[in-house]
Amino acid sequence: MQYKLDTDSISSDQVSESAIKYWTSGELLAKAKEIIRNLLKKIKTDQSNTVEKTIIGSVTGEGAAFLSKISGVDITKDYNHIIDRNSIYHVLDKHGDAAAEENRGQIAITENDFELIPDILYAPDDIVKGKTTKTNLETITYVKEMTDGSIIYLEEVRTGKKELCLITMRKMKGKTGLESSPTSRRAMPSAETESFSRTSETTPAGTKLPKIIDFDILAEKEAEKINLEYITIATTRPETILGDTAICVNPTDPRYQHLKGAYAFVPLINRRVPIIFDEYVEKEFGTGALKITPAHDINDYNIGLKHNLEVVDTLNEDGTLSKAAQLYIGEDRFDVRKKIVVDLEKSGNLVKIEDIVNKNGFSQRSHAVVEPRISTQWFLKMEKLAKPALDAVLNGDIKIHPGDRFLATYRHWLENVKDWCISRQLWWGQQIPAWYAPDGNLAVAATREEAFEILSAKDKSLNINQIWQDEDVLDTWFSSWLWPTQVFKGITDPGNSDVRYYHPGSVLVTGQDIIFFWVARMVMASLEYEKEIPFEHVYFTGMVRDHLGRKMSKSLGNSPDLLELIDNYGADAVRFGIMISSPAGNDLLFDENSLEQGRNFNNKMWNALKLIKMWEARQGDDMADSNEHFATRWFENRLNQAKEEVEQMHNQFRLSKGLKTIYSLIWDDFCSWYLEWVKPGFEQPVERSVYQKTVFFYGELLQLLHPYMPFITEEINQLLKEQKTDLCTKQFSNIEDFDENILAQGEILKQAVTAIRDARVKNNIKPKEPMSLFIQTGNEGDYQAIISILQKQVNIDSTSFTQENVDKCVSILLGKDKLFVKPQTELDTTGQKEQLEKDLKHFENFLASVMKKLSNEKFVANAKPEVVAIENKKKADAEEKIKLLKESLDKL
RNA sequence: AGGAGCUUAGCUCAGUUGGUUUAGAGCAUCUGCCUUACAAGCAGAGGGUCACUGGUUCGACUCCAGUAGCUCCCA
Repeated sequence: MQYKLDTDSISSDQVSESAIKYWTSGELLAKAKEIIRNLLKKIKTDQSNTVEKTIIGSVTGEGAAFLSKISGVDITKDYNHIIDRNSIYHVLDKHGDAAAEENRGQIAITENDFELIPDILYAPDDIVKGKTTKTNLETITYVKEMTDGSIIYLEEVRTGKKELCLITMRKMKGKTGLESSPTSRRAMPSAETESFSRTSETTPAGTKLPKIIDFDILAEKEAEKINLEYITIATTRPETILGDTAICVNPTDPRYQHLKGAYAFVPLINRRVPIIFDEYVEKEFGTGALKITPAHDINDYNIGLKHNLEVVDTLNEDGTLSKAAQLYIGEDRFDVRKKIVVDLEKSGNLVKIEDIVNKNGFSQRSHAVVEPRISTQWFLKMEKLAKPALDAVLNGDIKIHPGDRFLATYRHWLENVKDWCISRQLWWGQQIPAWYAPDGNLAVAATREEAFEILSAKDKSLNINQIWQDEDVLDTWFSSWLWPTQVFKGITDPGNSDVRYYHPGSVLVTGQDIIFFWVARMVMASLEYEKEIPFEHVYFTGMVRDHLGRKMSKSLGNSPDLLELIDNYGADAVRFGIMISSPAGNDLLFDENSLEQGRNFNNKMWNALKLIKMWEARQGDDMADSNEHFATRWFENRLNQAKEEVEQMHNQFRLSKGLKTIYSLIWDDFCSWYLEWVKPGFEQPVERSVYQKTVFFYGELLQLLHPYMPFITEEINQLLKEQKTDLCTKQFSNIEDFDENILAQGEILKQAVTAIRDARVKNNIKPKEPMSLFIQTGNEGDYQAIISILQKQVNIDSTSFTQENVDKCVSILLGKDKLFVKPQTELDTTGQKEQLEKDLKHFENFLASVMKKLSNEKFVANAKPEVVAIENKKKADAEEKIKLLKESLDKL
């Protein structure tokens, strides 16, 4: 630590106001800022990630947010090289693979760098939650004991927005404690624990390599009290031997067969403990012998129950050793961990020390190491509840989307369901309605009075003031699972009209991360209390992550500000951006590019409206057989086709695909093609029927899009023409059949337009220069239908059909048809030749691949006849095209 | 330790029973256009041995197994 502390103010063990010195904007803060800025600068510029630069610590999410705040640089956003726990974990594992680091945009930080970051940010020893004040600020105090014995306090004030800001840094001397250990591993909400590889020595950062300590235990055979033996076990937490009540070996392990019925003495305290045999122990792992500490490991606890072992709790809640430990009473667990090694060596029980890496649970908030302790918790038996909930999904009553993707997860969890621990050691929430009497009796009841009634029946002398309620609160999910039912009072007022009307619902939309916590349990609750499923479909949305793939989190500060995004892009564009890039169930890496796409789409739709409104006052009489009639017929069919596609996608809950289809329908088919086809010439009138159909089409498109982009569609729909209903209440119209023939003609038209435009570009023919068109085809009818639109679109002044090849033309291959376009000016053939040769090459390669298949006798013999027919058709088509291309080349 | 999933163009992702005119879109890049709704646009172009290895098959991006990397869940 670099901070020099004012030792004068360190006076007594008592925390007193006078001992507090405020550093609001003093040297300490200035120094910290400087250090952090230098570090960030170094991280940003340093490109050399070498093996020597090994990580030794981490910055927490809160620390990162703090660093951002204090340095004025958003390190979670502006830096490619992020210091976060993942990168450190990665480096620890990979031991500094420079290339891999570079790929991931991460960088290793040296030990020296890390010492510069205030320790308090890294691992406070204690965390004290302060009061909530009038202004609704929650104060959290971090405590860190420095090497010189002084203590640093860091106060964090969280506003309603959970914004982190530093108001004071002050130091004082006083009583400090470790993170109070959770009373049981099971009781610790897993969401608040994080575990990651770190050294087995769980002392704070800066210590050296981990150790594994083996020691001997004196063994004594009950039968023959003569032979003295030792049994060796390995442990990473040697101080817990004081709580050992057995040694366990595998019953089939030949090494220990002779120890049946034997006892051993725990070193230092000489507690006599049995040697038990249980298959839980893996023979291959360690020495094959395992010390059993029921009070401090849930697995050991279960073995203890099985073998009737004593439970010796050697830890106090503050992490110091209790009287039951017999030795080192009142000393800190980490200090004892070191001391006991020395003492074991002195007593001759230490065999060797090895380095290993193991995993520890860490409290998310304080980063103190979680020490498992055994305590009483409330559990809900799940077995009977799980079966119906599993069946409901397996037999299809409840359908999970997307597909079977999460079905496997759901199934696996329910098939291996464990009893639900509903106790939480938190200071908020609904207190567990269980009451205890001094004699150990217990009652579950709604109120103290009811509980007293039950308890006093057993003990007449009991006074109501003598009973107390369980201090723990219920898991928050314990109320959530009742949601589908109890939100309509289905449990407290069974069968009431609301619950009968609203239960079951149709679709649950939620995230896949709470598939067990909530979804499965809601199914259980509804089946239990309502005897029916709570909903028919479950749709899992993707999880929004940042551009580095990290979860959005308040503490990391990587969540985008939605209101700001809406200001910048518009609400519909934000909706569009999220939905277009979130295929069902897949994670979505948030990227503002997709919002931009949404904004552009909005703009496109406004412009389409502008164009149509320009026509409103320019309507003219219908002409007998104008080209526009093909356009309206075509779009009507295309619209029905697309509506059908969209409906299918919605039925399958493929929302992003549905949106993509509509997007392309509006932008490409409607704006790029249809509107261009019906667009009248400069200052020309538009036919009345065409105008009306166009307005109708646009209205239909807006309605299709409305669920995705509700605001702009409603707005444009109202501006388009006077409406009797709003889109949000309007029912979708029926989907009509569509004519494949007209759609196919539309495709020919699109392709012809594209090909002729392309020919102009490739041959340097100006768009304004009119050309003549000659068509060589077996289907003149298809072209008759589209010819006038085609002429207008690509500036053709005359069209004729021909059987021959035409000279001085650009020839275009369109399917099996051939188009010849003739410019007025002399044609430069070099570009055309290049293109033809390229095409020829392509088709020759294609033909070769087809021939390879067809010349394979096994293919012809085994493949389905229709598949062979397709290949034959491909062959014929390719040969035809090659022939035509060669002809064209010869002409040049 | 176990479970689930992912890996396709520079980026984000489509690709529905194995054969669909030798893999598609948006963004980004490059080229040409201020063409009378739209430069937040229009017309084009380049870019992929579908993570790797093996297997099944006449045929694999697609099915199976293994490997590697990544992610999540539960310990």
